[in-house]
Amino acid sequence: MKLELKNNNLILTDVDSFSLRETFECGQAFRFYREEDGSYTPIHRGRVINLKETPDGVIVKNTDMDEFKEVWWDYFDFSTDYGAIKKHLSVDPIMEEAISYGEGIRILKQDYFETLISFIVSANNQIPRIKKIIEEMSKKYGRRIEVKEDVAGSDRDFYSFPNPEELSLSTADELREELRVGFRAERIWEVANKVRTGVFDINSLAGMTYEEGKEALMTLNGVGPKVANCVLLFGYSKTTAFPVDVWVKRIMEDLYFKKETPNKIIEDFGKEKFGDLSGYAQQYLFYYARER
DNA sequence: TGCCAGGGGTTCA
DNA sequence: TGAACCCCTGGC
Repeated sequence: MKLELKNNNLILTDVDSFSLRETFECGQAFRFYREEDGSYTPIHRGRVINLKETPDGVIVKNTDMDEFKEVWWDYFDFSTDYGAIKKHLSVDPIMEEAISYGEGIRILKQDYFETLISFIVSANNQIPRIKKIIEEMSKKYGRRIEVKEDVAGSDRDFYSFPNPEELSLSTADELREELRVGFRAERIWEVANKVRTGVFDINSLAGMTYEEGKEALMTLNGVGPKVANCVLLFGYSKTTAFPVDVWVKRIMEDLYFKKETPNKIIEDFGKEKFGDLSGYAQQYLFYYARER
């Protein structure tokens, strides 16, 4: 993976294991738009860029070399060798097949607080509605982001995801009535305020082991095993996490267990089998389950 | 048009 | 272990 400036365009070349579609559509992120020209527009840490795949590489708009290196390089996990990970996981023939469907998946490193709230919203919910709620939440409580460069001809406004202070200005009633989050309203408000006041130290999880982090997260109302695993994987890059959602459950039962199996058994089996690469394996399986 | 199931789970009994 | 949960969408 190389970053170059060509004809006044920022462009990623020697692209290795990176597909925009596979990376954004594998269920880990909610804050992106797929544009009509096939390009993608993610929002992260109060910034917006647009990425478009071309035969010459991936063209990146609305950023510069410094910002890309500082903010986006890490977000896309470009320092990790996915070729080695895929090779390792492919000793399992089932995984080899799953990986062939999503060779270009990368696990994003997203903001802790945003990831936490987003996956609380995701509980017993569907992706289009989750995306809509997160977008409305950002619009109402976040800040508007100035876009310098034309982003794929789009004229929409962009908003940063609210920080704990901003989201704490809400009330549970407001979240329920205006954002239509239903029974998740109290959970969201409560967690936002626990983070704001420091009752829950969200940064400290980065220095914890996977097990410690999971235990800490699950003390929060609205965070069960699935949500905790997602937050640890997509926020804190704890790749021993193996989130079991309905899709992973389905495909694991189909391919490995050959019968109905409790989520806990599936999660333990995945962690045992894939070890430090569990999170990657889970993403390949999730994408495979939805695409096959 | 109207009813019903089900959805990237979690909680409470 | 099992039902309820806000709300929305798609299928009949």
